[in-house]
Amino acid sequence: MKTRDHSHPEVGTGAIGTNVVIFTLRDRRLYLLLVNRANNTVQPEWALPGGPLRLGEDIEQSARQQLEQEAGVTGVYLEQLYTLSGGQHRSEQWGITVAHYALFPLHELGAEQTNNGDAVGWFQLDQLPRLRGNDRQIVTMAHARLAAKLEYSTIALQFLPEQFTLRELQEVYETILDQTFDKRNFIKSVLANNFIEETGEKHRNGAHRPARLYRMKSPGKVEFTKWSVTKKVLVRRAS
Amino acid sequence: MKTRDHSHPEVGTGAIGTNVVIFTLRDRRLYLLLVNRANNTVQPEWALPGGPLRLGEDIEQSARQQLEQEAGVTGVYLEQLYTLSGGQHRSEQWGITVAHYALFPLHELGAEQTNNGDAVGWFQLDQLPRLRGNDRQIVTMAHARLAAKLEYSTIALQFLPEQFTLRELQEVYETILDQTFDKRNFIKSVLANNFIEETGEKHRNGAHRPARLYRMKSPGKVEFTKWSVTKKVLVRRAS
DNA sequence: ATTGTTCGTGTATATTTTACACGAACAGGG
DNA sequence: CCCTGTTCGTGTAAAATATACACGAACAAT
Repeated sequence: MKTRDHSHPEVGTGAIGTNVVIFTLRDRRLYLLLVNRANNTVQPEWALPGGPLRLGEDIEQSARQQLEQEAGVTGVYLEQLYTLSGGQHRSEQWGITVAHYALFPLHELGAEQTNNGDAVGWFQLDQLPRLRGNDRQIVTMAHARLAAKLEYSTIALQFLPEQFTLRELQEVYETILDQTFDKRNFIKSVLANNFIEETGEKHRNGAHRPARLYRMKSPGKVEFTKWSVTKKVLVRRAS
Repeated sequence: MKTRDHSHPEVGTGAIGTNVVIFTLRDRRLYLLLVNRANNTVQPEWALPGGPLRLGEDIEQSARQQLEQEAGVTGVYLEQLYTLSGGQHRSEQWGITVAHYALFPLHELGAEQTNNGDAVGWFQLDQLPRLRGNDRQIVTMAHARLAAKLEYSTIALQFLPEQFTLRELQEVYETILDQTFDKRNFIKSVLANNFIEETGEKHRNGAHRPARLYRMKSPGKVEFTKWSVTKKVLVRRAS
């Protein structure tokens, strides 16, 4: 075990790739994007969008490139999740994958095909097909991280357009956490954190009272909240 | 940009290494281990312990190996932190580093020399020398993560021996968060979370009343707490 | 027995969280 | 224009949690 190379003390050689769990929200359901990797086989093989990290390339850049190539999205929230090593797949060589997750705003439509011809599809989180390698594990981590961040950050707003109603915001929380909240308490909690404000406009929707529209005070930024928006969940998670 | 390799869709080729921020606590100060990488130079060059990830090797295994080689520690708490890419150093080639942090219990003594002859030393967190590459950034992340985890997990116990006093536990919190707490409230908070219990034994220390000894109910495990041990900090962090 | 030190404890107040129901505003249809 | 169906918007009281705060108890040394 004395084979360490001191001229380049921190580096070995191997195969590196990046991965992204792209979440979106539609009809009170959490969806994510999968790519069919089985090129010409009958049996589809679904996997997370991802690709190799080229020499000299920045990790986040690489992940963003895949976001654009496979889902046609740019400028969305992206966060590194975890790095896994191992045989990615039965027939594949060993390598490591830097997993990410991204939030795709629900108001933008998703492409059904990648830029390079792979078949892609949006799958409901709780109805995923069999995934390749440890992609399933990555999805679970991504969901857990996202759910945790709802508690103490403004990340939920990344799913919403510039103007949104409080109900829409509440639905983001309820969908991701798979839980319902009391409307009055939810609003109180959100407003207490003081990161959104009324726009003055209203949102007409149907044969009922229109909802007020709100906007983020610091658009684009994801900040920490002073108080947990969903304290109940914090406790439950720990039990 | 259509050069993606579909036979190995997730992997590129590059240089991979792992890194560990090894924390320990002594005299109410947070220390971490650094290695002098300047082999024969006059000018020391301090860096985090780390090394290459060999082909086929598991990431965590690699980090644990460095823990053992450079600090002689085994079986401690280790957690992956973040993966960074870029030129590790001026003269070095591009590569990626999977950064970790580890907690070294204060009661075990630290070696002053690695197994392979590098000079090593424990440095106080707030008195670090200039570090190589982005190691400084990694240290900052590690400290932030550790501090955050004190709030909602039992990670602090990883610094303590099997039996410990409540004051010792409180000092762990105070040192890492750089803050003091009211003794009575701290104890209430810790006991409410219900993850430690009295051993019945006492700890004689000097010419004063001896302190009761406690132990973890689930030794070795790091669990989520029901309530924040230090709620005040949660709020402050967000402001 | 006195001194110096750390240990161990309780209560009152403030803050935060939770539970809970009904009138208001609109569109559509008769 | 009135009625109906629907979602919007709001307040208060009780429970849980967090905070502030001080003094006698237990020991070792002298």
